[in-house]
Amino acid sequence: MARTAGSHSEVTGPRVRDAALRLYAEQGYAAISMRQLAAEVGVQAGALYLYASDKQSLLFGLMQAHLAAQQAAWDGVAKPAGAVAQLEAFARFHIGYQIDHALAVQLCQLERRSLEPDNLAAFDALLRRYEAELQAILRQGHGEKLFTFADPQVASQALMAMLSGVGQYYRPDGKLGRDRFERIIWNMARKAVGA
Amino acid sequence: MARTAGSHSEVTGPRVRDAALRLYAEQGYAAISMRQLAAEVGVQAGALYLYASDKQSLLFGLMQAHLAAQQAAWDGVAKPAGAVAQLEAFARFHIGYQIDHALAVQLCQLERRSLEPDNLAAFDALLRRYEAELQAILRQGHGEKLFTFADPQVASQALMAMLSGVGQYYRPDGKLGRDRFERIIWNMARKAVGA
DNA sequence: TCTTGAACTGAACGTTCGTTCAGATAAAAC
DNA sequence: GTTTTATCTGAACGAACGTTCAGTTCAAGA
Repeated sequence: MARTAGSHSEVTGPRVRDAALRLYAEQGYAAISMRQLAAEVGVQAGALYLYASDKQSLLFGLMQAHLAAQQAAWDGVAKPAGAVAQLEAFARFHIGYQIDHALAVQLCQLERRSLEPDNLAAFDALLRRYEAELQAILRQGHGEKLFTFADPQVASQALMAMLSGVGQYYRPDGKLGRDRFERIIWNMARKAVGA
Repeated sequence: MARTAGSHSEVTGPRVRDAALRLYAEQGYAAISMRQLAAEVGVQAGALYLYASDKQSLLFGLMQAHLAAQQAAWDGVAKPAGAVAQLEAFARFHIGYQIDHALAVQLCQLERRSLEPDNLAAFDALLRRYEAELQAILRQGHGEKLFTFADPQVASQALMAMLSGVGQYYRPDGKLGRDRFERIIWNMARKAVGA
């Protein structure tokens, strides 16, 4: 038999991407076969090729879409005046985004090495652009003597590591509410750079 | 032909582990086949089974050995008096260890999900024990009002994320010397917890 | 010099991999 | 009611997978 009643491309396509995001993030791109992915969607392996030209482009599509969406979301945030306020805006945005898109974040953190050269270059370009947002804020505040760190480059990377790690341990059902958690992390970030 | 002149188990064994550490860390456990690993060592795939019972135990051996060695190294560090001094000792030790064992660190960060259930439980037990060292220092300092964070658990995880990220961007050949780099990160960590 | 045994090869085992495609099916169009 | 077409099946392709093992080689002990 073929084509179950009510099945459509508009339904199956997102289901393929959702399942791929979850399985790749949780078990790893190389560890998940096209047949496993198809079974998760409830379809045969061959049907996946109606929605992706091959396995690699399925991965790259997910990773690129996440970084692009994150960048667009940040672009849409109103930027306050002053480096400290901008840092707070970025930190709170970033923390929230890591929590709300934990699977995609994990995918991008763990599967960078699974990208083929051309895709890796495109991915890194997006990543550098986003990280440059934090760097610019830190450099501005550093120039205005609002921050106390010695090296903006290192400070930016260290701060990004702290802010990006939240998705690995924050649990929405934990004792800490989301606002309170966000505030705690932001306070640590603020103090780390001497603001 | 078989057994090249001068070849020995004592030489090949470490070479297998070294190659596995590098390939698994750089390209991923699931992405590296036993034949690729064997080729890197300069041996046929079957010979690997003289040094590991199977692929999974080769991975687990590397990850467990790293965490055990890290714990042993920390246990060997003289502990100064006072929570702040202890935090500095831990931070400096941890930063240095991440830099000196960047490949093994990366392996443990990226391949946790590749461990089978029993191995994962053993790995997590070692990891929790090590992370408890930082937590204990933070809790002590928190009790003595030496630190200013609100939640020791969150502070510990956020700090660990910052300290563990260094191996991903620190380059020994960069403009920053190692001591200077270590000091910059330690200063950020210190200020982050309000010490 | 001969024997022994550790170290390794090379081929094979059954399974699974990513990918392709002719054919089947059901919803949509007429 | 018939035709069309998007959607999916099921089988197949060659290649690669982890693992095993009988046989080959060479250093060391007798």
